[in-house]
Amino acid sequence: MRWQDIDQQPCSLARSLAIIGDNWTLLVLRDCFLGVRRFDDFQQRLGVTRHVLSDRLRKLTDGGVLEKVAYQERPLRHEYRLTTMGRDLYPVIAHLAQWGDKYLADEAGPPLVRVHRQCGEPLEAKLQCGHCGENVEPKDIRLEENPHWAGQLLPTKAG
Amino acid sequence: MRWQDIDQQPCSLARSLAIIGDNWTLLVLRDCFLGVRRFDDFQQRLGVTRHVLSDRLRKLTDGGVLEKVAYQERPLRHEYRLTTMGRDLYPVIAHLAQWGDKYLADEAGPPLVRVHRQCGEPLEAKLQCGHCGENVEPKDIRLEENPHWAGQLLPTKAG
DNA sequence: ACTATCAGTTCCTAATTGGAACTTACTTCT
DNA sequence: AGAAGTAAGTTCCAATTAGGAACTGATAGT
Repeated sequence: MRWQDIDQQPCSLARSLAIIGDNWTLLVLRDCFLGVRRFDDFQQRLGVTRHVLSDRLRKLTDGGVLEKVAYQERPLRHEYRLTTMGRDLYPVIAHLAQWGDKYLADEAGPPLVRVHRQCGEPLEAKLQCGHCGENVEPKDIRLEENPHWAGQLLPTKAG
Repeated sequence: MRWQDIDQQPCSLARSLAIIGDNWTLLVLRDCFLGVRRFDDFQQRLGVTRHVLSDRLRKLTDGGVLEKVAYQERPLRHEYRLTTMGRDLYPVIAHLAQWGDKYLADEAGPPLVRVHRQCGEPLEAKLQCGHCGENVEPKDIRLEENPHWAGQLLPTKAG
């Protein structure tokens, strides 16, 4: 199977990755959350080649994560802004960054600290169940298959 | 800059993506959380070519996300298991899957429902501040730069 | 007229991927 | 004993993608 066809699977994770799972794309989104909006700014900060950046921005725009907004006429220039759909990816970015802070930082410590404005403390991101409010770990989750794809998604014990 | 060099940046997100940001790698981890452990099972479920799978499993193992455990001798066979470091990626997977459920599902609805055992309700993942317990959105976060990399990480207003 | 800005596109070479077959070390079936 | 099966890779080749640098086009500033 080719990587470009993974969006044809029913799995929501596979479909998400079809939009944001390419090399460089999550780094583009990191910069979006830092306020970067323009092509050349992304290019200089990331060091990615211009045609790869062009391709990734197009995929993000087509996927609904970013929108292209004109910021001037004559000459016409566009910038890229996060949509609501894009801003909803913040928990993914926050947890990935926190994971890197925990396991991959060097002696100087994490390069950025995310301070929660409301309480003034460094964000300690937790996965919380919106229904009962408890923190959630992998073992706390039981998977239920949508009958529409019964038996096609979960591994069998046999392998 | 080449993709293989992004782990040399101080950014924790870049370093995380150096381990898990490759195409296919997050789908390998999805299957790990579903209980898949063996090479051929990953290969059949993902449809990825065997040498790409081999490369990704090696990167995950070298990165400390998975560990190779012998499950039989004669002939010697190994399986891949999540480490504690790997299980700590669960919030990333859960939020990505939920995002796909919300924006990318088709008429039949999300293919899998993650039920929180403790409360019996479908997990509604939230990003929570571990300090004050409030839900967190992008606008609630203020970034503080580690002085060691002062001025090198955040974009300037000038561009 | 000359230079700069910005958002790309084009060109070429080098690296990576997709697909299929092959390898190694056993075990089980006939 | 010989043939087929299992598991975890490795090897080979053609096709796609990425990296690097230069180029384009519309316009503004000097």
